[in-house]
Amino acid sequence: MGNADLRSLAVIADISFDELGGSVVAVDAHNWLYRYLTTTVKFTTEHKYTTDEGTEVANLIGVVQGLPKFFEHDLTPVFVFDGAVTDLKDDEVQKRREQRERYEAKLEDAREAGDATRVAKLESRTQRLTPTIVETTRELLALLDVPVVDAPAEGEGQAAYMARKGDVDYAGTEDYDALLFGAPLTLRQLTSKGDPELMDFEATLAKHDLTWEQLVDAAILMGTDFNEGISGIGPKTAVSALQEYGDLYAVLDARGEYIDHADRIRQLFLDPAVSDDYDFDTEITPDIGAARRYVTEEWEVDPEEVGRGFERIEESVVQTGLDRWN
DNA sequence: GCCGGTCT
DNA sequence: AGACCGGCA
Repeated sequence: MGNADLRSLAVIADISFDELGGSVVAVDAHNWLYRYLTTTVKFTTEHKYTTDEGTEVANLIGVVQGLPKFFEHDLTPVFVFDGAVTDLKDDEVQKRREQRERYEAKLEDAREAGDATRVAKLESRTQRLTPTIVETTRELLALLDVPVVDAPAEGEGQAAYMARKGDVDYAGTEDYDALLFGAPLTLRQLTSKGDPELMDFEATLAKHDLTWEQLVDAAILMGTDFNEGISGIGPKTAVSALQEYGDLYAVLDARGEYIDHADRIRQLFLDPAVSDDYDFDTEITPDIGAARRYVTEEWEVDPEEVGRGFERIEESVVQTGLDRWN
């Protein structure tokens, strides 16, 4: 891991939502959903998002509460869902699973001790994007007429590709990997309070006098989701090494180091599996009645939890519709 | 991912 | 100064 190292290399500026009106953003669905899922679980009583059969669909509350943020700023999201997971990620997936299992054990203890605050906190850390969560999210997005794209592999790679082609204006994710996939402009903090930040790919390369390939090589030296990285190499050392030696292999040679599958990791970022088989309409006409029934009746979510969210969606989408006729 | 403390 | 690490989301 250690992706946050990329932040110190990235050129990031504040941008206001006002400047984004009318644009389209390819959102990393996994990343976005996970954020709303964990905060919903943390702040909402379990029974409000659990069916009689015991299925938890906190995602439905999260999605309804998260979408208005886009519509109220006249920003159209296109949700990009992950496809196949590469075996290169096995180690990372394993680490995350072990971490989750540790939290699950602590959660048991907290439950027995009757510590409600700690239970809520740990519950939010043990969430996973289960098949049910992904499927019900997709169904809800369909009812709300929000565009969805299926990536053949990494969603980030697909989002970056769409942005490079100019089919969308921005990629949207918290993940700095977007830079490695060559997303020209990435919006971060779309899920937080306040204005987002804008990460600029070309400006990042220019700032460090690196090519795209060299930036990817620097990241591989520091460590990515797909490899450990070389101990002792952080952002500064990685960049100066690339400038001195030119590419990853020359750097590794010079230091007497070796990285497994370096060539595959490079390709994964520079030439990811992507699809041209997508088509979306940015004019959104949600069926709010059907969406509300889906959430509150079919999945038995407490109507109180989604009432305001649906209202906000209704108001902001109607508003946008009116704007078009002006 | 973010932050703050600590090691080299 | 730069990298690392552990706690908390």
